[in-house]
Amino acid sequence: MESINLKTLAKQLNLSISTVSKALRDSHEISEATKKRVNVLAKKLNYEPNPHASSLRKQKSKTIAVVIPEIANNFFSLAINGIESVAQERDYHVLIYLTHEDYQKEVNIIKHLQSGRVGGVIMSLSSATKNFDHLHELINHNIPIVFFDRICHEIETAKVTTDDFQGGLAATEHLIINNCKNIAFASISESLSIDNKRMQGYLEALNKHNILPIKSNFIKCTNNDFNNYTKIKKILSNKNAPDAIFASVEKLAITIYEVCDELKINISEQLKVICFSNLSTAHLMKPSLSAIKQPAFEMGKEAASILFKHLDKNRTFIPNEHIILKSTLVARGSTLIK
Amino acid sequence: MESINLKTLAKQLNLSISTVSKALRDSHEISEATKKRVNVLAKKLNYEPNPHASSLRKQKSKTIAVVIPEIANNFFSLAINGIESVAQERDYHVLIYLTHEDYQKEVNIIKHLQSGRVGGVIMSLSSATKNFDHLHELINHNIPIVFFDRICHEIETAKVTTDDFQGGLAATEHLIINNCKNIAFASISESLSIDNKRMQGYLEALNKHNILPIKSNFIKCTNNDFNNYTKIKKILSNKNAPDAIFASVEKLAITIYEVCDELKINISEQLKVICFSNLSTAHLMKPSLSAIKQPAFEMGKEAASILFKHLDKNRTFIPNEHIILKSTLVARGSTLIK
DNA sequence: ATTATTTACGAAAACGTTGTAGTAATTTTT
DNA sequence: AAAAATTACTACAACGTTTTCGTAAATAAT
Repeated sequence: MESINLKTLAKQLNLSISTVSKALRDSHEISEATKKRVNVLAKKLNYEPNPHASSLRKQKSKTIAVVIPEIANNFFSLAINGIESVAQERDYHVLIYLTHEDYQKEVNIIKHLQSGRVGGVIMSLSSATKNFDHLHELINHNIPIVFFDRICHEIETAKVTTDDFQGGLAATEHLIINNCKNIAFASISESLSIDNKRMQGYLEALNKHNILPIKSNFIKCTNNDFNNYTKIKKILSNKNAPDAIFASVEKLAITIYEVCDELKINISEQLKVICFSNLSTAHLMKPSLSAIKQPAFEMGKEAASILFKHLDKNRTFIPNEHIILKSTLVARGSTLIK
Repeated sequence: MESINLKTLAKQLNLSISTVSKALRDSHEISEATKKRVNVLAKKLNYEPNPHASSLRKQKSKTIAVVIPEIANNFFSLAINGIESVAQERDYHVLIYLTHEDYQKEVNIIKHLQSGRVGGVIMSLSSATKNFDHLHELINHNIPIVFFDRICHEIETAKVTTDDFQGGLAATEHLIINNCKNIAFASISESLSIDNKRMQGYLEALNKHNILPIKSNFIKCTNNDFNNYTKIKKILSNKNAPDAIFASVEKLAITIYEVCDELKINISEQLKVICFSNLSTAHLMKPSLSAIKQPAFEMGKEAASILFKHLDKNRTFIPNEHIILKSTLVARGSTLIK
């Protein structure tokens, strides 16, 4: 009921509060004998230091914020898994904030974090974010940000991504090699780093194989599933519909599958599909989905490790650094001719 | 850089710290004129109150912990989505902790939370948890817990689940109606509330249709995917293999699909499969997966709403209450005869 | 005109921790 | 044997809020 704190311990041990505090923190000022006494009682009474008092006094907290667009998404939940795994190991705590791809929500969340609630932030940009003032301001408040996947080039800090250009290139070349002549590229935003890099890879592949990019083959989707569905349906109903789509993100591939279901389009025979994805059921789909698989868990781990390393050393500024992890192309039924 | 606090505001306005504090909290003790002055400056300087100081002084924080077994799981990530949505609305903050189905990790996490870091906890039990002392102790520290899905009957508080018994009954009856004679039940634990309830539904369905349960039809899986795979493979290789499996959780269904892939077992013709699942690709699988779909997002929302309601009113004890939401059976290819 | 009440503010004490500065007692150095 | 250094502790001030208690001045009631 009544929480037990340093005062309680001190009273029971006939010691001062400072002595108890120092004993618990294994200070050299305290004799081994008293340290033992203190630790024994602390364990016995299940003492847990008050994190608010500690954070207030030390002006920093062992807590970070993870700010991401959504969580019901295999990539992001795996990344959180990675972040949490190193947080648990290092005794850090993880706050989750979702922007739902909404710029204003992202701004509000970041603004709140100026309060000093967290020591640092790991984030992936919302697809709607084009202005980065809120992020600069946060950094001016000495709260470092590490980006992963959807990064912000404009801000000097650490960034963790996969080789998106290479992935886009590989995916597109894979389609070309499998005889596709009219390959479309579907993206969810025009500003996101991942969309741009993957598109550059797509363009490079076309260029390498002397294929001229066609304007109508850039399928500009948004965050609205329904609109994406109708847009894709319209495109696939067309007489000169593409014979392959390289989708920048998983959800678009799912929509494509759904459209093909409705239009009775045979994926792989009439239309090949590949996308960046971490779907755990990609190999069980009909047809199994070819994908560029990102090391999402490792990306989270890496981003968290970098952040914690700096926080532990009280380094509030993180110099530019770009960690690029490898993603792997897994060719499956959706891009192969039977 | 230098964070702005009440003292800064007070100095610039020639007011006392208390006055500024009260003005910001819209106290009746302060004149409208000064309130306006204070608020204008606060907004201008982007003042964000220090949450640690506030939490320390008020002895409570607008933060909750979500303790779940894993996050790379559609059900749990949807539930978090629901929790976060009402947290954002109510200005609460959400800490995430993963137990990875490990009892000791769960104990450690809960023990830490006695520190008062959070005002309350929303949780789903680890499959390895059979002793609840740590939970009782947390509640003795006046930190309320609301359970969802994998609940603890032994503790008096609010619990949010779906109608697991009904779901198990419906799933099993669905298989019986589709001509299955030898239905197995696959679970991941022997202690989890969900496994028990769903099994009771399974048994009730068998009983209702005068089918005697067979011991070999209880497939007791664990958290180890590889072991589950070999166990299921062995069972399905048997001469009197079941003609249907009702899996308690999604991951088991995926393993079943994989085994059938290897053994060239035609799902739906030779073996019907149904499970509790929130897979977003269930309808795109081969064959499409019949599932009991839980309202995961709503469950999260409901659990969070109950907790926040009590926290807002400083009610640290939550009386027994069992909210049961409806899940829906979606019949698809894996249980239908072509 | 005196007393009572209200209005609008300020002083100061918490909340539980950490860290600096101080101090007796003991030990080491000269 | 005196001076210096070390050991093992304690007192106390901070961190930024919130809140209780005062208190002058203005207003209202007698």
